Amino acid sequence: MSRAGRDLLLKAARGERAGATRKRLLDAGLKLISSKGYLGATTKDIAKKAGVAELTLFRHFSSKEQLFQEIINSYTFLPALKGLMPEIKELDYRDALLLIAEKFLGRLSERRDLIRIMHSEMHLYPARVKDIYHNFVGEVYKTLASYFKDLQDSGILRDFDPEYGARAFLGMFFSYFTVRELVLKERSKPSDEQKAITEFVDIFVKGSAA
Amino acid sequence: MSRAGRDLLLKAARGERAGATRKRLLDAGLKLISSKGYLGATTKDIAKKAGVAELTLFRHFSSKEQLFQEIINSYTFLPALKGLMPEIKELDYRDALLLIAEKFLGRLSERRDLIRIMHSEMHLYPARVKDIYHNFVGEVYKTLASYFKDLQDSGILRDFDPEYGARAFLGMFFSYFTVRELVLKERSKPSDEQKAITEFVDIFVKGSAA
DNA sequence: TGATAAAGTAAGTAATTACTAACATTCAGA
DNA sequence: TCTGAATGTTAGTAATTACTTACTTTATCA
Repeated sequence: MSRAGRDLLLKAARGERAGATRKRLLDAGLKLISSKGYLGATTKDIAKKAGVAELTLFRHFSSKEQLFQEIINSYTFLPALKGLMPEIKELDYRDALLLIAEKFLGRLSERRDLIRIMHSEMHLYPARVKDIYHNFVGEVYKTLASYFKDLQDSGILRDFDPEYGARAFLGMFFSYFTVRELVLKERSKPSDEQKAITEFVDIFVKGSAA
Repeated sequence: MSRAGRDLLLKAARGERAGATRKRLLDAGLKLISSKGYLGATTKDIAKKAGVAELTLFRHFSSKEQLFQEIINSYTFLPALKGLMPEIKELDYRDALLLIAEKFLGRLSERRDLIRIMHSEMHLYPARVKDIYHNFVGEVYKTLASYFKDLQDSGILRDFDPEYGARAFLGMFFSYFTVRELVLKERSKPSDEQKAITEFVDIFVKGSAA
């Protein structure tokens, strides 16, 4: 093993503690900002929740705002619907939409903290809010519109604007999630969510079929 | 004119200036809290925007929180969809839904500040957020579900859960409004909104008809 | 003009917050 | 054990915020 190689390994080992601390700060920041808002979540509380001294927070991030930016950067990316398309194309139309709805709601749930931040911080950080939105919904929406277009080209769906159709479809579930999860804060039973999925999908399927 | 009568008139005249000041404070509070959030909107800024001294704000409201509560109380109530039902019942199903969608989006627009507050303050004031939601959407949702039930009973609509149907329908437009207006902050052209209305309504009509 | 309600100016209080400085301690690896 | 990175404790700074006090001015009406 070369000397340069050993130095690299040494650095990596030394950096692990700092990396774990940084991760804890990002997690704690996400949780508290999502539950109290950016202004309501103090650096003192975030540090406490992360189990570190407040000064350590400022050793890792030059400011509260930079912590916030890193939180958004770290948690926004999500696996793409695109990767699911091969599987979806094997299903009949109704089953495909059931799967898409289920996956979409699942993704929203996984990232409920970020969705909450998206809603609460639109006045303070409009640009970041747009980023969150586009990272989440923008790609799904485009992929879905493209899927509708394909099905229209093969005569399975009637003629409607695929982009507006995608917007309507995702909007039903996005609204369902937002109202249930963020506004009313009711953890719905799986059976309620399942019913919403089938009812909404059935309306959409019948409304879009050729 | 009796002495008691004259005293009442005198009081009314004297109170008019205070009433106007109070109204200006409520208006300014609504605007600033909706654009900066509750914590981000300072009493100093609100008073300034209302054109009064900060002390005057505290003469009218015992605290910032009480001002906020009065803002919610003052602006939440809206004319009911119920009052439109006679007119809606005279229309055929598609036209009725077009009208409902249009009115619903119009109402959301009229109260965009309050909807924005509903989204941004859910962590600080969950109970008030629920109030806003129920005052806005709750009544519309119930009236619409009832309308669907009636149409099912007379065989015009197929068998689906009317409450979930109402949720899906309103959800499409609620989501459309939220994303356009609050997240992306794009003032859409009337033609874009009109297209969304017709596309969404058509999907729903075809998906719910018998 | 006098009386009173409503509002203004100026100054201040107490608490909080993001952030910093100085010194000390802990942890990990050789 | 030594070294250096990472972190902790203590204390503090400067600014901000909701709210208050004291005195003054303005507006309205009879």
